[in-house]
Amino acid sequence: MRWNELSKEACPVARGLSVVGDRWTMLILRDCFLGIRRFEQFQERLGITRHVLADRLRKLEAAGVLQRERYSERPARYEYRLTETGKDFYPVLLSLIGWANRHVPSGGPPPFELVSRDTGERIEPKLIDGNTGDPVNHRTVRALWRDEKTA
Amino acid sequence: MRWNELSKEACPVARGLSVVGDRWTMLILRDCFLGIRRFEQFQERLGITRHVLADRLRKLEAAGVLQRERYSERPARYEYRLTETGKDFYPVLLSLIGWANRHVPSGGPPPFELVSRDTGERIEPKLIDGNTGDPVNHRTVRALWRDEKTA
DNA sequence: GAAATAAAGTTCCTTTTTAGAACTCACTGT
DNA sequence: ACAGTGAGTTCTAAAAAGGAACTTTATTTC
Repeated sequence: MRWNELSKEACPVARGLSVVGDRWTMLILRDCFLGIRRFEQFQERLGITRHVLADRLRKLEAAGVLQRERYSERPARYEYRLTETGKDFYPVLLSLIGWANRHVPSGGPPPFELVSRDTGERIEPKLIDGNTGDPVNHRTVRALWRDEKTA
Repeated sequence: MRWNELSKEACPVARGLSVVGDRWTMLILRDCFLGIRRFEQFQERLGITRHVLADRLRKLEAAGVLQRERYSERPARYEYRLTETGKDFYPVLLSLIGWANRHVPSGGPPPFELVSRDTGERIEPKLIDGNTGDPVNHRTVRALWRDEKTA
């Protein structure tokens, strides 16, 4: 299978990854959440090649994750902002951050920590079932197949 | 920057992605959670080339996400199972599934749904702060920088 | 007991993607 | 007029992925 055929898959993991699953894309989104909006800033912070950056920004815009906004007429200059779809990606990043902090050894202290905007207290993201409040993990959840074709 | 220099970054997003952030890796993990354990099965379900699959399995093992277990002596045959580190990745996949279901249009009904092992009821994963129980998202959480160097 | 099948890779070659650097284009400020 | 800024594009080389065939150690079928 080719990577770009992924978006046609029925599985939500595959569809999600067809948007954010290639190299750099999630790092671009991380920077968006840290307030980065402009091409030069992304490029400098990430060390990504300009070529690839332009491509990823285009794709994220096409997917409705980022929105391109003109911030200067003449010369026309654009910046990139998270759409609601993009902002809704935050929980995925937070889950990933949690996992990495628990399991991928770091070379030093993390450059930022997550605090409540409200109280300033450190937060510890945790996944629960919105209906029951029970914790959700591989022990409590089961994948129920709809039809037996592979996902 | 080169992709393989990512693991040296201090940012947990970068470190996490240094393990799971390339093409195919998260799809392999998805299949692991669906019970797949063997090379041939991964290869057939994913349509990944054998070459790349072997490489990814090796890397996941090296990262402590999968464990290689001999299931046949003579001929020596191995299968791959999630370690505790691997199992703990489940919330990341669930978050991604939620996002994709909300925002990436699908070509049909999803091939599986997530139910409680306990009650059989559909579950709706939601991220909260483990300390306060408050919902966690881009509006309620702030990244607090430790030092101002880029992440 | 020879031939086909199986499972987990490896090898080889081609195509696609990424890295790295330089260049363009439309201005602005000095 | 000349350097600088910002968002890209273009070019070439290197790295990674796709695709198919091959290897190795057995087991099953004719």
